[in-house]
Amino acid sequence: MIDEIKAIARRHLSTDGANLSLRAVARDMGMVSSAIYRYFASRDELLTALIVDAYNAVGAAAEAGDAAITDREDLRGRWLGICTAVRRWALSAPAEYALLYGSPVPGYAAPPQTTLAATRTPTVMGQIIVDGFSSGVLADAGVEALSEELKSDFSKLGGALAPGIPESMLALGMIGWIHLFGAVSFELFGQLNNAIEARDEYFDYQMRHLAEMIGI
Amino acid sequence: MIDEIKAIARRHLSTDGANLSLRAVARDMGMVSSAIYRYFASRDELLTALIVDAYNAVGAAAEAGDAAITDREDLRGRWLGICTAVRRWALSAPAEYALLYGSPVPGYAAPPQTTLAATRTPTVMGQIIVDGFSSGVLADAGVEALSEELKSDFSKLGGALAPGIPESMLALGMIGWIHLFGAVSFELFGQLNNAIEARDEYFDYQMRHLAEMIGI
DNA sequence: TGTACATCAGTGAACGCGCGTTCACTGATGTAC
DNA sequence: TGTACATCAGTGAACGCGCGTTCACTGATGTAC
Repeated sequence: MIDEIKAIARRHLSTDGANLSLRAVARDMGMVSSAIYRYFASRDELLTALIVDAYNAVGAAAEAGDAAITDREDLRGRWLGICTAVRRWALSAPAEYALLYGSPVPGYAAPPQTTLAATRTPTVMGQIIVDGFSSGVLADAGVEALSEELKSDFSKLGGALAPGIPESMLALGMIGWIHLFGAVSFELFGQLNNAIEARDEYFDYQMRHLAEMIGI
Repeated sequence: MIDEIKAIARRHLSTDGANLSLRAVARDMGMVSSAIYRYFASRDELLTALIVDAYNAVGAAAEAGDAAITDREDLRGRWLGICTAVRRWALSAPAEYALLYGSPVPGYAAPPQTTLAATRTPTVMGQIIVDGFSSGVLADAGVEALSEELKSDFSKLGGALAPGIPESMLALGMIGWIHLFGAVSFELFGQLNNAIEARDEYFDYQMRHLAEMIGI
C-alpha cells in the first residue's frame, strides 16, 4: 500500500516536478486525500521517502554497474560501468534524478536519513580508488600538494569513504564524481538541446577523458 | 516599472524557487494582482524575462572575467577568470542560477529568446579556444579521432561558436564548460554539504585540472 | 487661459480552481470467549 | 457455532489558504483646440 502510494507519487513527479500534490496522488489511487495520512504523516514525509528510495536506486545501479566488470583490476572499465549505469538510471527516471541532483525543493530541508542514502554512490566510486591504491596501480598518480584546508576536508572524507587513501588522490578522484553528475545534469536539464545529438557517445567520450585525468 | 517588478520577482525566486507567484509579487509592490498584467501578459512571460536577464547577467559576468585578464595570450588565466566570475555570479544569485541550470520548471517551455541569450557564456569560452588555435598554442593539443556523429555535432556547434576550430578540440573544450557548471551546481545544490568546506580552493583546484586536461 | 477629450496606470470584485491538514465518522474484518 | 468487541482502512465535510486570469471601472494626467 505504501509502495503503491510511492509508485503513483513517482509518476506525478515526472509531470509536476517537486510540486508533488498529495491530493492528486490520492485521486489517482481512487482514495480520498485524507486517507494518505494513514501512511505518511505529511507531504514532506512522502517526499523524503521518495528521495531516500531514489538515492538507493541510483546507488544500487552504480553498484551493479561496477559489479558487472569481472576483471576487478580493470579500474577504467569499472569506472565506465558505474558512469554508464548512473546515466542509464537517470534517463529512465529523470524526475527522481532531478529531485536528488536538481535545484533544491523550496521549503524542504533534507533530513539526515537522505544524506546517509546519498553516500552509496560515492562509496562505490571511492572503492575503485581504494582498490587501485592497494594494488599499486594508482600509487604515484595525482599525488600533489594540497593546502591545509583542503587536506583536512579530504582527510575527513577519506575516513568515511576510502580509508587510507592520500588526500590528493581523493581530491582528484572527486573531480570524476562531480563531472559524472555534471554531465548527466547538463543532458537531462536541457543544456545540450540543439547542440549535441550523439549523447551516448559524447558521454562516453567525457568519462574516458575524466578517467585519463584521474589516472585510472 | 517593469524593472521594479522584475527586481521583486527576483527576490521571490530565492525563497519560492520557480514557483513564482504573480500575486505575491503584486502584493510586495503594493499593487493589486491584476495590475501586473499591464506589464506582463502572463506569469510565463515574466518568468521568461527573468530567465533572459539571468542568462545575460551570467554572460556579462563571464565576459568581464575574461576581459579582466590583460595578457590575452594567457589562456589559462582567462579560463580561470571566466570560471571564477561565473561562480561568483552564481553564489550571488543562487535562485536565478537554479532557474537557468537547475531542474526544468514543470510546465514551462523555454521560448527561443532564452536559448539565444544562453549562448553568451559558451561564446566567451569558445573564444579562448579560437585565440589559442589561431596563435598556435593549441595547435596539436587534444586532436584525436571522433566518430562521424560527434564530428557532425561539433562541426555545427563550431560554426556558431568558434569557426575554424577542429571538432576534436571543441569536444575537449566543452568538457571544461560542462564541468564548470557541474561544479557550481554541485556546490549550490548542496551536494558538497558536510563534505567540502574549502570551496573556493577546491573550485580553483578543479578548474586548474580541467584547464590542464584541455591543454590551456 | 480655459475647456473637452483621450490616454492609461491601477482598482476591486469575481471566477473557478487547487492545495495540506484536521476530525468525527462508518463499516468491514479479525479476534476472544 | 455464535456473539461481543476491538481494530483500523478509508470517508466526507470542513478550515483557511493561495493561485492565475478576466473584466468593467475609476480617476489622475497629459494633449489639442
